[in-house]
Amino acid sequence: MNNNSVFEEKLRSSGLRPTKQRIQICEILFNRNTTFHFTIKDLAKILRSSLSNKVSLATIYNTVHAFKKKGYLKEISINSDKSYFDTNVTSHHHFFNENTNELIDLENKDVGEIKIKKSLPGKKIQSIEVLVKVANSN
Amino acid sequence: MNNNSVFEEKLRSSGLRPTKQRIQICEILFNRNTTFHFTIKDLAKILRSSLSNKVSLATIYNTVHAFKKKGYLKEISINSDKSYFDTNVTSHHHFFNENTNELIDLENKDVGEIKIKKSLPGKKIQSIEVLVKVANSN
DNA sequence: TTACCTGCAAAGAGTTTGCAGGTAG
DNA sequence: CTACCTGCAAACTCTTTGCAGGTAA
Repeated sequence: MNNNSVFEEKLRSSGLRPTKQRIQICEILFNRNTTFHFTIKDLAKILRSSLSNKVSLATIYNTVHAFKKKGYLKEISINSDKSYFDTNVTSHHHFFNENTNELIDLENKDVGEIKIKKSLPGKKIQSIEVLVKVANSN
Repeated sequence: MNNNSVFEEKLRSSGLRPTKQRIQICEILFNRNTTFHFTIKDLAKILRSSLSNKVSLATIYNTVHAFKKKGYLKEISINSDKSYFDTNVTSHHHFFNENTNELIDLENKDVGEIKIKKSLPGKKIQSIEVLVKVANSN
């Protein structure tokens, strides 16, 4: 099966032209089995080290933001110094490894039900996300 | 009671010289009853609008980082485009108002016990924090 | 052909750093 | 006097923007 045509279709169906830069980025982000957490810098590095033509930073930013807008990526706030993106766009929880700065998804079944016993008048809860910071135990 | 001498003592006891800039910043941050959430920019604005001498940006950064290092402030990650700081340094939960970008503390009693049913080998949990995003319900 | 996309460079925003002069102890 | 602190400006990093040339449909 040709993944490129899958990505082409995906792009086309959301009104984005399937250019070779975007397909190349799709391959990196979505051609994998597990969730991928990355910064723009990470993605740029991978693109730079690939054999094909280089993609400019501006295009990487454009594409990542376009994908976020279309709901293909989610932005997460862990470190305030950089934007992290996540290919898992569902509302979910994370482990954050303080030793390696690595982010690991927690499945919803791994976290017990969370009761919020306070509400704000006129406000509705949009999402509840838990961040569990871990570090080496020794 | 003179707060300045309290702050002087606080600074002195943690090895920081009680300069007038630091005391001025202490007054803004700690001379209040409720938790204060702020960015460097917010703090700079308040300092700029005060009647006393101006404090340079570099000193604000220095001081905030010194206070964070000493455990008087906590850095929180909500927006990745700016650093937010919190005068509540305990591990606690937040509401985030998506309409106003405002952050509101949740007391620990307002959140039911959180069960993490998965563990990472060799890792110990350092903290568990919940972020509840809310928006206008109408 | 037309609208959209890319890539470069410049500009912006937030933050950090080097260093000369100033201040606390 | 000495070590530490402040303030300025320059530098740095991440991100956005303007625009000319290129490409998809």
